[in-house]
Amino acid sequence: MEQQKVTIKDVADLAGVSKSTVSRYLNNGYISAEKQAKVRKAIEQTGFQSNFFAKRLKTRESKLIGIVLPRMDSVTVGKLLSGITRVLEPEGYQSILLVSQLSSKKELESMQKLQQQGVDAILVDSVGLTAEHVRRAQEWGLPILYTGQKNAAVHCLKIDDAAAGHRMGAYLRQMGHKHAVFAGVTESDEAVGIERKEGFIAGFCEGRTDAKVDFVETGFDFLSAYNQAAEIHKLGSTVVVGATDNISLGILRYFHERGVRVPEDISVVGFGGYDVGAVVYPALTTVAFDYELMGMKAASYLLNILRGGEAEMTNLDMPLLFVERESVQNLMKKTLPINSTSLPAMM
Amino acid sequence: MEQQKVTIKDVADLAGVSKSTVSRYLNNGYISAEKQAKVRKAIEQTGFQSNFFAKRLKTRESKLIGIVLPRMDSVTVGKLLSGITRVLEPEGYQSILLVSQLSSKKELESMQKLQQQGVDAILVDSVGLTAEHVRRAQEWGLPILYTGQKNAAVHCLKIDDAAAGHRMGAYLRQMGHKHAVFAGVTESDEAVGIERKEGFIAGFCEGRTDAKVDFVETGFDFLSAYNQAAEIHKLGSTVVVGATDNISLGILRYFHERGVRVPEDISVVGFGGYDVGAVVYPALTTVAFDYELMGMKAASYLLNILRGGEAEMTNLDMPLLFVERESVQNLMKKTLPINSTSLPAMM
DNA sequence: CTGTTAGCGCATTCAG
DNA sequence: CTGAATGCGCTAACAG
Repeated sequence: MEQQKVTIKDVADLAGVSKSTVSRYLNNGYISAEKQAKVRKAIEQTGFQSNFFAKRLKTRESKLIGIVLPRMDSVTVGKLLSGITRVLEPEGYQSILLVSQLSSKKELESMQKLQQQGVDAILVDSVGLTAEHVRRAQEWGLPILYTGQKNAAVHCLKIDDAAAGHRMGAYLRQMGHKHAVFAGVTESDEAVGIERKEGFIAGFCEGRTDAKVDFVETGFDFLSAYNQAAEIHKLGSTVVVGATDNISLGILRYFHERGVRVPEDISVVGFGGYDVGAVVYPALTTVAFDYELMGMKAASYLLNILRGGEAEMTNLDMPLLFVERESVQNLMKKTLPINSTSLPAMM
Repeated sequence: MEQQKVTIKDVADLAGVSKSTVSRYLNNGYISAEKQAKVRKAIEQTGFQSNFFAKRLKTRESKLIGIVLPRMDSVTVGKLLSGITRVLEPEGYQSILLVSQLSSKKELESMQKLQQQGVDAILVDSVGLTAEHVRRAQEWGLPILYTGQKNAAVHCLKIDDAAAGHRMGAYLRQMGHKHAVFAGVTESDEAVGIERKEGFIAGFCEGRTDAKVDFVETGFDFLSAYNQAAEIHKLGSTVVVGATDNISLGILRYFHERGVRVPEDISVVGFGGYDVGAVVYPALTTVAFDYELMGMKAASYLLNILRGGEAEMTNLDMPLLFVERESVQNLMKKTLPINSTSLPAMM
């Protein structure tokens, strides 16, 4: 139980120099080659490790980035974290994680804790930006970046849900579909619940009046989607659009059980580009988001400010990737030439 | 940019008391109701927040738990973290995360960083326990718990892979299968690559000599499993056992493409109990592990030691849950009465 | 109950 | 280049 016994003073004594000299050695200060060797040796012998807290108390830098996540056990969050870590780690920064449990209130509380804790910056994968979120971004003296939701008053990094929805809508329109059911989540999630849906409707109906989109609300998980599937099916559309791939997967399962063939009898599409979408049958046509890239961009942004750079986001548009697979039937007489498998979407 | 300007002294001055009184107020020390009110007011007015580092420098406690994970973007890791957070958070502890990228060496490096950083305890979801891991657990003055792998010399928390394998083997034996292909991962992963497989073979062959198990190596992902599927199929077994559900999913996809019916033509099972296993068709029969529970247990263990409790693990056996779904055919003449859907496995 | 007095371990002036 | 001195902000004896 002898954790942090040896201090900079012990090293100094052993090396026969002053504490300041050791400190200089540690921080690239000027020091003669001779003493340098002595100090190095003393450090090795004692196994000295500088005290993190004492150091931070002086330097006012923690090398810690606070991250607030809505939940831990989700594929998207995992990818996001993966991206963040990838750029933060090489720079000597570490992340400290807090979970908001999809609550905007807990989100704020977590930010408070992190700030008090002295993190150098905060990244929040938000479920809803309030006035308080904005206030903090402005008043607190540290860089804050929000992802997942958008608000003009603060710095955000977000998938362009409207564009994603629009793209999918346009695709289905080109495939000759006229009646879709959008299986989506609550509108309290502005990004997924509203933007994505509205975008879809716009893209789907664009330039015609004979298109129709019905809406059925589900949760984010397989099961709640599965449970709504009967109602969705009753609507008699030619395609059902899951607001997330998980929703689509639940619906696919239902159709399978009922002997409804996809895409022969009905088409199904999703959003997200989860890996599993490729192994189910039929493989799911979807708009894929690169959450890992998003994590990397977010971390880079923060790092840039921390280095004294300006807070401007040069390119915070997240690219979309349309992934055409097997779950959509082409209703047009003559098959349109569609660029196959996956085409980068520039919006 | 006025982050941490107000100190305990400012509060003291404003309230007309001494710094110690304020400190006592903050730490549940005795203080008169009168001054208590004054201090509270002063704190509100100034918006005082105690300096994390100064506090920790004194108390020698960080309230930080270091966590080393093999990767971030995996379902199991997500669940694990979810469980850890659930018990740590209410106790005022926070987690700081490092990623080992499946490298035992990086694992050690990460532990080093965390220790130097002054975390109160370390949790490592290890990919392989070396002598150095053992040494640290003994010599470092802080609680260390390893999960994912086992070593008698240190405290570990692990799924009983041998038991899980055995259980699956026994089940398939009872279902009348005599020839299985085990699609597994490299043996460098002792837990999954060896224990799980050996356990399966033992359970499958138990009490008979006409059973046969072939082995084909794959990676952990859908694709590598999918790529090995042809070879696996050629072996002509009645059942293929994926070392993880992901592997099984990749194989299921291959069979679907080839028109091989599951379970009519061949049975497929997995390990893990991932949610998606329930929505694919046929739904995958599997042995489920409760990683979230594992995370909770791990955190509780650490917390217990931190509170001065002894380092004994009262119950660190992780329960197994056998999930019988649709992907296995019963080859016996008369259908055996099997306790349906899912039965808790006491091993 | 409360104020005074000491440091925690380190980085950083400031004189040498 | 180097050592002595100072204090970061806070808690913990210590005497009132």
